[in-house]
Amino acid sequence: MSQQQKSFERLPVASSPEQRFDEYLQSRGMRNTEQRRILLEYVFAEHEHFDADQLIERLPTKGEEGYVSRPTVYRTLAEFVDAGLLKKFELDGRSVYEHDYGYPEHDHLYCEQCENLIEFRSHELTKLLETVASEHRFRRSGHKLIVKGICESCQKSRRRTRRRVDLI
Amino acid sequence: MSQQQKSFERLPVASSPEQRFDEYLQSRGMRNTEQRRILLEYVFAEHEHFDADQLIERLPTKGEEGYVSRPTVYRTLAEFVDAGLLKKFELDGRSVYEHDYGYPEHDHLYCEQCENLIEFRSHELTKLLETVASEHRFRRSGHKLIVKGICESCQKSRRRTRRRVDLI
DNA sequence: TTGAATGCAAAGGATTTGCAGAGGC
DNA sequence: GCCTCTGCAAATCCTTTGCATTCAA
Repeated sequence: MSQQQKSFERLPVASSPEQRFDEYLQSRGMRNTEQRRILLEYVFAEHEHFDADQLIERLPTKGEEGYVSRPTVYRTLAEFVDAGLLKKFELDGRSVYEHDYGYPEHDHLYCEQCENLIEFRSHELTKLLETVASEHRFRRSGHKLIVKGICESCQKSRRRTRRRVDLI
Repeated sequence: MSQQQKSFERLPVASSPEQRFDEYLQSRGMRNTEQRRILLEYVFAEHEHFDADQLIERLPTKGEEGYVSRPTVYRTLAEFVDAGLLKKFELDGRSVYEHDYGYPEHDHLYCEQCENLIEFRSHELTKLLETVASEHRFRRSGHKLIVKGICESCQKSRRRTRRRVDLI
């Protein structure tokens, strides 16, 4: 599943994901295990959105060198989120992860045809949400926004079997 | 679970949810069953966000007059969404429903402490998303936005057991 | 009458958990 | 050596499905 997305510049960050995760582990008395190192490597090998299954597909299978069990994958992804390395959101009922550490804030366009996520950034959106929150005396900690529709290339390509689309 | 939300005026609509659903059923050769009538009544009895379980809790239980089975509840909620009566979105991995027909478009603030949803409307947001979409030549069909944080009343009340909160 | 809808039971998919053994520190 | 972490298996949660029966039109 290829990703159609702009390449974003990295933010200047003090340290690598590895370093940051080490600090996280240290500060909590957690251990730097083989499995955590493997997962960190695979997760940061490419800048893509992925779910647990997609990650597991890329990992060595049982019996091979570097195998990590499914429960450990789930547990470790949660740790990465907790450590601020990954961001997690829901899409069609499953959990999707993306890089957080070192990448600027952004939101997504989601093509309901090809199911690709397209990143975009909008400073105006941030300002707008700040305004809305303050009007409600709401202390904002973050947001999740997905704009659904059909991407440019799917509009161009011939309309295939029309998929049933949510009425919104 | 009480809802803290502004009362929104209803949009001027041509017909009641019942009438609209009848038309929907007619147009598809579907039948107006006892169960569908019961569910429509319960769903539109109050303007609240709810999930399948919360709805089922309010319904008569097995053996009582007016009981509707769980599979039928799920099937019928999907029909309501399809008919444009309800809108569906995901929150913490489960499906949440809210009135759509007769209510203006809006988005939500979600309090991570009391777990209430607070509605807000922003025309500027709509305009902004139109702009973003057109910049990407994206044909927008809708969006899902949830702003997370702490609501006014939870900020005032004494901080209880600090819940673990997503880093965003 | 006749096909659509219901309820039951059971399956499904994603994610989580209890626990005994393995392994960082 | 202690205590965390892992893998296994099984459980959990939410939702969907197959099928025989019921029922609206």
